[in-house]
Amino acid sequence: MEENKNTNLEQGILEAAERLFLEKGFAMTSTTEIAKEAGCNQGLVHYYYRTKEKLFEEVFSKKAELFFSAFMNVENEELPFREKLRRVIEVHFDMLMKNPRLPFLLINEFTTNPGRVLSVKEKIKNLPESVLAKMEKELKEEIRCGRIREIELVDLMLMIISLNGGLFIAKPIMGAIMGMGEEEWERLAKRRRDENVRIILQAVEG
Amino acid sequence: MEENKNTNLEQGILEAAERLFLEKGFAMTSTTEIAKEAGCNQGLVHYYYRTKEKLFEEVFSKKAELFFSAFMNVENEELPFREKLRRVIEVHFDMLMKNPRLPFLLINEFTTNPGRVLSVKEKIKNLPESVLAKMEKELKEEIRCGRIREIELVDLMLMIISLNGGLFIAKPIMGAIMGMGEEEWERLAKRRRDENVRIILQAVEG
DNA sequence: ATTATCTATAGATCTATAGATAATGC
DNA sequence: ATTATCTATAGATCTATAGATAATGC
Repeated sequence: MEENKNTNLEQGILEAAERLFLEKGFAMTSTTEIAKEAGCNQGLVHYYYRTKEKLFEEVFSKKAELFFSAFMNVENEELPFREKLRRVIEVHFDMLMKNPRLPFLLINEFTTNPGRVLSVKEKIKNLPESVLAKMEKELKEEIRCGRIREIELVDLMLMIISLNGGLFIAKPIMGAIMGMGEEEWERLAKRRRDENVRIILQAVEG
Repeated sequence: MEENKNTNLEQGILEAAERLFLEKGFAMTSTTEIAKEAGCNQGLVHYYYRTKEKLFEEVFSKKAELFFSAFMNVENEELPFREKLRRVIEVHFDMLMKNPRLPFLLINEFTTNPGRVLSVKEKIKNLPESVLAKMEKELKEEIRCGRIREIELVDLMLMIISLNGGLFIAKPIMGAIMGMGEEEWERLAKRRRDENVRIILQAVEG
């Protein structure tokens, strides 16, 4: 309990920050607000994390890693290419369902402050290095054997991320413009999970 | 020249605001910055547009309309469904090529401030009302005749927007994570234009 | 003693407006 | 006279820190 109490607020601030950064992005979230959400005074936010930037980076790098985790996790499973591809899409989609604001956070911060991102790159170097290389190799092999059509890895990943991410990114837009409600969106999401798999599998076929 | 001089700064401020809002979004752009970019003092921004919000809305509603214009423009052309669909995708894509920051602006503002968006809805009501209904009717007819598979209009539009928009949205991310440069991105974009058409046409087939 | 928490505040913005001055249209 | 432009500033943040006080670990 003491140990708990010790890390209590430090952790609480981190979690409050996570919620708010995901909701509104870096620029529109103030440390005052984070403190209020965490139930402490504003000074404490800086006591534990020194600057808003440092606090943000702690949240952000975890989230960025999470976004790409689907690709890394499935890559280690032993499955035929087509099944592996299906799994990647599904795992990625399910992760987004649990973290629906994640695409927004990534887009917002990579777009408005690419500089802040450089430090994050270090933490997700696993992806670019080992995993991407392995995926590329597998993809090339499939193409060589004529089991799928000629396609670049970056094109494939972009398709997955665009189709999966688009659903979550467009949610507020569809809500505002077409007046789409939560229930209707849920039904749409349910359809899209299978459809995205289908579309991508179809798209890599000869 | 006088007339020009008259609207000169008013227009100049609007254009400066447009550039900056597209670059950094509403929250991260200050009226001081807009004034500097427009080459006048900060007071003038408020003289012409009263509040930052009003100035933003002027920019935003134009841009939101532009984003959906592809759907409206092509809808009026007389073409068989499949050709019309191809045209929509291509016209939408080409518009994004000319306005690469547009998807970011829409996402950012619809997500962080859905309230501000309500006033915009008025201005793009053309889409929801006449055009969407017409598209829906055509789509239903194609399905009824068995020329394409069963699909909802919203699914189709989401696919188009996700695939086309994703390329532009992911640009800074790919730049930061994979170190993708401008030239490489251009080549990718060239491929994606045709691929997106192909994928979507394939996806609506039986 | 050390660490956690709070209060108070300096210094940097930033938005919006008031009031002065210059330019333009009758 | 009216409209455009500038300067100056009030008032509201917001971040980061300093210094006081309370809690905890020896």
